[in-house]
Amino acid sequence: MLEKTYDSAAVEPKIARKWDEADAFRAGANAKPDAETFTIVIPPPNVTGSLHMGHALNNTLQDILVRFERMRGKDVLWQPGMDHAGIATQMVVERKLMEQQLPGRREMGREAFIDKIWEWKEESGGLIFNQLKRLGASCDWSRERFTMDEGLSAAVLEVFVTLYKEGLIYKDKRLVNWDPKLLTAISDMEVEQIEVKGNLWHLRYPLEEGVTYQHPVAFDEEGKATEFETRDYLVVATTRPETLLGDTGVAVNPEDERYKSIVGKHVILPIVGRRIPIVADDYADPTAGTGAVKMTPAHDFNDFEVGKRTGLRRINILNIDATITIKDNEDFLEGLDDPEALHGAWDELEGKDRFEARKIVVRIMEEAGLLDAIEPHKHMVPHGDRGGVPIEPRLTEQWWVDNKTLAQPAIASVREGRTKFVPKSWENTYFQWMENIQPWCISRQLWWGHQIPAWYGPDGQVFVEKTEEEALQAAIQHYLSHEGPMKALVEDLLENFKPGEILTRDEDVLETWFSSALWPFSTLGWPDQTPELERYYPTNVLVTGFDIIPFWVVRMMQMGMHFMKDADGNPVEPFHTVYIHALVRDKNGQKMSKSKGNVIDPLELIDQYGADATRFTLAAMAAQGRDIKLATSRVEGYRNFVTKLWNAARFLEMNECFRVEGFDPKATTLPLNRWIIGATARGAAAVTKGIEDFKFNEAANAAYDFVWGTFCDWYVEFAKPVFMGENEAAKAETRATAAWALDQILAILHPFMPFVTEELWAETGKTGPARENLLILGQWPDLAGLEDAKADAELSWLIDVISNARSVRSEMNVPASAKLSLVVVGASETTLARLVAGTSLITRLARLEDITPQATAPANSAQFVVGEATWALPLADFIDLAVEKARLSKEVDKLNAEISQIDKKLGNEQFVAKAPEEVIEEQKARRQAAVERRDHILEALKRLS
RNA sequence: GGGAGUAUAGCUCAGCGGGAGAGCAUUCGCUUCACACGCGAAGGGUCACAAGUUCAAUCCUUGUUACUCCCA
Repeated sequence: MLEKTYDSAAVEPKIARKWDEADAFRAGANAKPDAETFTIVIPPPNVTGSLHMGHALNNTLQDILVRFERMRGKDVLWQPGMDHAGIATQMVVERKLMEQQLPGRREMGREAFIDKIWEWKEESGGLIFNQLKRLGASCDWSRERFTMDEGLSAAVLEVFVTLYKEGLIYKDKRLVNWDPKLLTAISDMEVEQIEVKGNLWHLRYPLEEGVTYQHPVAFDEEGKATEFETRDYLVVATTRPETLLGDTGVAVNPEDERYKSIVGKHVILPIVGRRIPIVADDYADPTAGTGAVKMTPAHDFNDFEVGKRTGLRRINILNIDATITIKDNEDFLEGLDDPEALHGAWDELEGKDRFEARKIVVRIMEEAGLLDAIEPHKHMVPHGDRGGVPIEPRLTEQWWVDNKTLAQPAIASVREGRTKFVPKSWENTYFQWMENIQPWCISRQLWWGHQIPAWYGPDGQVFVEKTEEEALQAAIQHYLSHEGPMKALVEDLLENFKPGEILTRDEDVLETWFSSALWPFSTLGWPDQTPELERYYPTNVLVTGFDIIPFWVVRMMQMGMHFMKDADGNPVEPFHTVYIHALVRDKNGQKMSKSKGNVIDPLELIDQYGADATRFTLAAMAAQGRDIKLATSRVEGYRNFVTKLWNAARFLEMNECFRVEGFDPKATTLPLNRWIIGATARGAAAVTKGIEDFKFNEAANAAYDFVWGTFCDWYVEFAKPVFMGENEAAKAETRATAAWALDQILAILHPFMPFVTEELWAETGKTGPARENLLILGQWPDLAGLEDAKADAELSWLIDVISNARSVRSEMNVPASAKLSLVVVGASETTLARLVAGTSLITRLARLEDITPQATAPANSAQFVVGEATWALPLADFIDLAVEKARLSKEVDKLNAEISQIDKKLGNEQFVAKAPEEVIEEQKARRQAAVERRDHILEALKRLS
């Protein structure tokens, strides 16, 4: 006997163990012979990660697809794995060392630190997998991969070396986003623009000796200058005054009348004393600030470009940690004549943090009378998304991927429909991103990650090979074949060769996304040509959030199409469908974040409501193209659904609805059973279509409506009198049908609610023929051809009569306990025939005494119309004539409104001429039905007065 | 500044060129022999605003307003 309520906390671990013991998640489990494959690679969570709502949604949707296809008999692989998460992991372990007051990473050195990270990974990494298992994710855990494991590292080496030799990876000195906290370059995508309240400081830059210009100070109504003053200085506006130290020019717009006369002249840079030119460039916006912009080409992306166009010097004035370096900075000192007078200021600034230096620069300028104005200013400041501090553009040598070249096949694939986004609107975003793609900076000044396979010779010559051995061979060959001092040096070194003497390895590692870009094929064994690679690549669908389209999706497409080729050498996409799901927000539509305190922890939901309710909620709310605003009341509602299902099964169990060997739904005879069988088929088809179309909400709602609204609310109620009756044949058929229908229900709900359905599958398996398999390895219902229109019509008539009778009772305030007689007037043969079998059901569900056909309705009756017949409830004791009249009149009004609306349409010649025939017919039919119904009610009304 | 999206019941959201829907919430009634995490019933919407296309617009087009997101 089943318990009264379902105890998810007790059942879930038990079911998880069963799946595990049956090896049910293994690739190919339940596959039919010659089955097609269905492959999904999991978006690898960070090794440092823990489950949040986004993961819960992402993995629920994948698991629904995977369980669905597994039940359909496909050869399913859901490939799990984790990402080594370079910066994040390094930060976690560094923090841990600090907490334990152990030596920092620099003290312990690279090798020891990396060992520490591996240690940490073994102990506390991958927590998220246990959490995913609690959610029910049926990944093939035996195939778990890690972006730093041996095989994936081999894939990284192969890709890096190949792309380098093809010229698609190169080293370049450019401005990069530099994180002064983490001391590494980061990619554009890791930069977050955050609005900051700052100031716009207006600074005076004196023009060099003898130079002046006329600056407008008053204007007429049309904005024309009417008065000028003679100035021997320029005013520039800046949000970062400390960068003044690295200024090498001032830019004005070539069309700007104010400054035309001084283009090509010079200013003397305050504090520094450098003579720097005034240049003309379109970048300067005459309407912004003062129209004159200070240029710091080594510390600003725009200035860098302007500087390139106008030939300005680049002077770096910041250390890697964004402290000021000028005193021993050759770059800075070059070109300065006699700076002694300024040494005081330099001493003060040297070594100061950039924000400290900002204050000092402002103070010095103010003291010198060169601070014109301070204007409060809100602006966007780029921040590193990991370190959380403002980034500094910094001129460094880094490794780059030629993204533009790799993007072309990936763009074509989407254009030509070989890769589809669902919903399609994301394709726009994709194109927008791909067509403006920038070179991708892949080197990071970190220790945790794939170290770049590049070695440098004594003269800095670079050798990129998969191993040091190969690099050394390449180096020797290179040096010995070129005459010159290097040849002698290398020959000499080779005499007493010690490793490391000729070559030194590049210290940098690759950014995390580089290895995840290879995920769809590296996890299958590439670069080895494994059977898995052959069988499961390309994958079928990628399920992910839109926020990582540029980080991950496009890069997988680029790499996949570059490295994976079919027999004819054509690129093979890593997947053909990209399903982009929503962001999970809180119930007010706010992004969940720790700082706002509005985070809903999926594990707490699972604890409180169960994994099934949590999953079902996410699926039911996953409408395409819309964010999910999650309220726990919804989860509670679906928890109730789980209980409802449980109790329906419990009811069937109590009534001995056991499965029958060889039950054939087509052979049933009772309309009740033929109807529920057809309805089950429709329900299953709707769920199937929903999942196939990635409309998870439609699938979930179809299942919910059918199970609760049809099976529980009507079928089970109809079955009760049968179970309590004397007709043994009817009882047997209904029991068998009910058991069959529950089996189908468990199957169609399984992808959404795997635990409770698996548990009920086991419980219901205790009677009747033995189950062949766990439900996870069961069969997806394919029930086409089981519908019976006659049974459907009969049952919907029954439901109609009962609903109407209930409604009238309720509206007339008839006490629930009162049992009434129902009179049917004007009943056709069909109705009378239906009543033979239906009377017991109607009386039971509408709480009636009996039903009798009569020629006329009794006086003081409440009446309703179903089909051709009028039904009357004699309510002598309860009826309030006025209330009943009002109720019927209201319905007449409604029908009249509908009729006149249709008449208006049908009276319109244009409509009759142009509308399709079936639309006109439909309107006529609707009018007919409304008129008949109205007339019946009018008659009923007449009888009342 | 550029781009995208959204606007439908109190809330959260489906839907759709031809009859306005669900869940939750609300109200009323119910110890109806699975389930109160339940059963039955009810109320509630100018489908943001304006114009256009159409025989017909909540739906298509354009504009406006508001909100959200992405990029700069």
